[in-house]
Amino acid sequence: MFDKIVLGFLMERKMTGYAIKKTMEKSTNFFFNTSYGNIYPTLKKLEEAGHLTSEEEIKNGKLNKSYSITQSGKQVFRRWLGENSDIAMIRDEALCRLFFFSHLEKDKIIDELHSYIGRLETQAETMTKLRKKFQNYEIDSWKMKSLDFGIDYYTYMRKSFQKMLKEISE
Amino acid sequence: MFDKIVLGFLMERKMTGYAIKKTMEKSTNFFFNTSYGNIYPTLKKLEEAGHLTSEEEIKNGKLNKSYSITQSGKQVFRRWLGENSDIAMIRDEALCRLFFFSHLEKDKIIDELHSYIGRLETQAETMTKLRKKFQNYEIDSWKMKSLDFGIDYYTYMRKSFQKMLKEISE
DNA sequence: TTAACCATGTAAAGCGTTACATGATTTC
DNA sequence: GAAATCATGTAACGCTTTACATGGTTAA
Repeated sequence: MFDKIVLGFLMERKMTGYAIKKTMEKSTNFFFNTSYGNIYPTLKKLEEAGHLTSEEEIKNGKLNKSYSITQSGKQVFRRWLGENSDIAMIRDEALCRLFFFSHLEKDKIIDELHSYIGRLETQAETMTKLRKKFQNYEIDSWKMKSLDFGIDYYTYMRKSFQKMLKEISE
Repeated sequence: MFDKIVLGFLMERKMTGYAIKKTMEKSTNFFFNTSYGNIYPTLKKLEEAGHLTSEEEIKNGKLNKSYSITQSGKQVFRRWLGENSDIAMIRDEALCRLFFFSHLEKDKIIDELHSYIGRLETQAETMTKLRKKFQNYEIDSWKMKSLDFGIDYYTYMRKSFQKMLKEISE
């Protein structure tokens, strides 16, 4: 799936591997992110498959290798975009722990729920700030909807865990 | 993390690899599941590390290899249980697609949202049925809470996507 | 009798992260 | 002059799935 996301970013403009990584950190980080050790080999493979072309340029004394998407790349991306998505497993470590909380002392459960709620709050706040920044740029409505989804999602998660904390504190 | 979940199941009673897999399918499937190709080697490693002991028995002509958790295994599990959980990335394929929906035709977007909403509904229904079954057994309250969390989660997701569908249909 | 289920395991392959390696420029 | 950032890449490792391999029992 990661290769499709790379293609997705390149649908808009040509980019370097570094730029893709940095853009991800500032936009898809809450639902998707990856390492350089994944990005560069993926770009190489996509180029070998004919879905990308690259051009090298020296900018400020540094090598800049920009990738552009080809017609076949666009086709592959659009086909993927129209496919049905599988229901995702939640795969949340906090939820895994929760399942086994009968083996943990009550005060430790309360501590853990507290700190997790705090981090969920921070996450929603960080994303709200990001949203404000994005409003100044012309950002497409689906990207904005994704971000809003993320903010609502973490807010919902926070409320769910707060409800549980309240239940057991009583 | 998977090894901790195996230990978690064995905290309650001794089990075979097969039983762990089947129990997962019926309880943690919505947030965690795995393959036999992961379970059996994990059990082997945990035994080698001294966190489990095994006993073999022939039952109905079939080999049954049951694993029991040791004191060191319990210690490892409890330490993990008390650790802080990282905020999970959403990593939902549907959300990844949504982010790039500006590249998809409106009617195809509507189709995809429709089918995804349907599958989210089915998921919540399946889990609600599971919950009813569980009520007949003495299931501990945290396992029940996890299941309830899952039902609410998929209901929330369905509503979020329905809201989006409504917004663009107008 | 045959399909489904019980039951255990290995090997190969895929996917992704972390660590390593390098070196220039820019900012403090 | 040091630290941060820009920029590209490889190699080793780890985790997990899929496919393969085997063989008994139970229910339709």
